[in-house]
Amino acid sequence: MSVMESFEEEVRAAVSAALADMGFPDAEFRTEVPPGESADLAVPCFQMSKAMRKAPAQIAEELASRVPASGHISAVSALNGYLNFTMDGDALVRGTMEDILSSEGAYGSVPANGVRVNLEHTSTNPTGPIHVGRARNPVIGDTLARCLRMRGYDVTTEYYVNDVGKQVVILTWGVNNLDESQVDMTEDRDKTDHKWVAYYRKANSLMESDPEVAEQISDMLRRFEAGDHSVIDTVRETAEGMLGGLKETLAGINVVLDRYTWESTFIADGSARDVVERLKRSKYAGQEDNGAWYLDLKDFGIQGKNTKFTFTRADGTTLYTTRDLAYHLDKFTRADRVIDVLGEDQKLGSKQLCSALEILGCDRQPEPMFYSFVSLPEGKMSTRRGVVVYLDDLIDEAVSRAYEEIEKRRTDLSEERMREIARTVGVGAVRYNILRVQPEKQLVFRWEDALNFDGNSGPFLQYAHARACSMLRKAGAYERCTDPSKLRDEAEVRLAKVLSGFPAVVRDAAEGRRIHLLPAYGHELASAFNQFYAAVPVLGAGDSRDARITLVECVRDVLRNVLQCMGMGAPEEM
RNA sequence: GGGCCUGUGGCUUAGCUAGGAUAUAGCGCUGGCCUUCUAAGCCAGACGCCUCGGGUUCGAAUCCCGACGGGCCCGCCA
Repeated sequence: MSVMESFEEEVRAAVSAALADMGFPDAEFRTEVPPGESADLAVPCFQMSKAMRKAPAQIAEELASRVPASGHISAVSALNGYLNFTMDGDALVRGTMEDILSSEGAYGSVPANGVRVNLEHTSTNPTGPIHVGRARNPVIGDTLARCLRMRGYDVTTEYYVNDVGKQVVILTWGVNNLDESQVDMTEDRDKTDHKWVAYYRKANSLMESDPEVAEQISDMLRRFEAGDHSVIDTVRETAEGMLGGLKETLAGINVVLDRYTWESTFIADGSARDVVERLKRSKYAGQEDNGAWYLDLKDFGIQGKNTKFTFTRADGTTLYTTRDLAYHLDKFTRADRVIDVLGEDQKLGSKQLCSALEILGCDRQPEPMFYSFVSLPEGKMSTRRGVVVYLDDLIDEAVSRAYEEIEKRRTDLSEERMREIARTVGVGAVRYNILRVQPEKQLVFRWEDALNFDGNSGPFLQYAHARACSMLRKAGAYERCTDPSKLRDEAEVRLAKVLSGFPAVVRDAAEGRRIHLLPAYGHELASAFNQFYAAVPVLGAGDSRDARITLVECVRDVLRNVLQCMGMGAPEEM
């Protein structure tokens, strides 16, 4: 348990005892971190006011008089209906530093809990490169996976590949029937996703203008549905080729998934068919005159005309959603908890999926996490229309921007080293920018925001880390020292407090799926460190030298962990 | 038409689940700081009818109702 957590426990115990003393042993209360520097922890006394028939301010006063300052509690006071606790500064500074040092780089992590989590994310259609509109998905998913792992979960990340359906058949037709001279190759990037999207666009437009092409594609689709392996395999190969490009992009932003599951497997192994048979037998099932099957979900909290959830076509073939059901049943055999990171357009579908799972007798539900799409100032992005900013282009732009910055301030580094740092910083800036905003808020993509390297940005955190590393390099020999009497400056105590908050941030980010807490915390830590850096000398500090260097070491460790949680590199110089 | 999400200084944003202490931070703006360890930094300052209107409450950015603006969805598509 961290110092802050044990302090909170101590406060809770003391308040419980005082409440029992006043004759209210069952009174409920919670703790919160008060604003400003007034105190370290507060208990609001408003909720208990009614039951106790006393004014909050009076309750706070009475409690304050009954809670002695002891252990880690150095001061107790009542103010405006709050009971305020101050933690013994020395204990906090020493305890936090010792926690960090003794965990040997794993500060913030907790031991394995044995819970298997399956986290599906990204899962974009393999018909074109990943664009910024959907780039939140891999970044959110990967970051959540990292947080959950720190919290002891056994996480498997998974990409569900759509190798079934019209879009991917159109792509396959294009790649196999058009040659380079026929397509509008605007991309010069040597990656399958960027090359093939030109074929996809051309195939789409030909399908609309040329009836013969439309017929060929329809024919392919029919053969696909009928189980013609020559078609199915070609489509799969095309999707695999496209996916290769997407994987490269993802690896470029430090996202590597553990597993790829192909939609077609649920047709091939008969499990989608199984789902159909089981659903048909449920009391919610019905059949249209033409033979299509559906579930009526009006008893499942689904409103209006969305209660009809169709699970077969008229000809009896399965639909995307049917296969997704088979997929989720499969996931539940492999994991205790299933998390899906989805675009907000999937909200209704996800709800229907949950209802259908319940009908199938599945006692668990996937936990969806939704994000809003990123749009351009001129509107929605579209691969087919070519109105897009590709993630690859954003990354390249960010990396070259970072390179310019390094070139400006460093003359001592090799070309190769500068490129390496630029990569780390550019990618970090992109990830940070996506993470700093709550997923459900809609976002308009603007280059000047995406390439911001100052203030609340990825490079700000990375810079603080590089600065800490640089100081430690120059420090030479020192003895670790956690003696609080050597760290009496306001900036030092403040910095230690911020450090002490990290475990709780990881906990809240992982358990509450509120990963935007990470960038906020990282910024707060980097900022506290920069203030400390400006306020006191470290290397030439005389008596406090060892203690301050040790504090810098702690900051470096925690910054590295925050960055790692967000999937950002921690450069040792920049 | 119905459903879900969202609206906080010029711009971006935290806080909203569990209503309470002077509403968080960044960009931009004004002014200062590189002979202490990386100025991608630090310090100081200006900038807020928390979209609007009602309601609940001792108290509302936060809860409820209703407008209005933005997003998404309502396929036998994926």
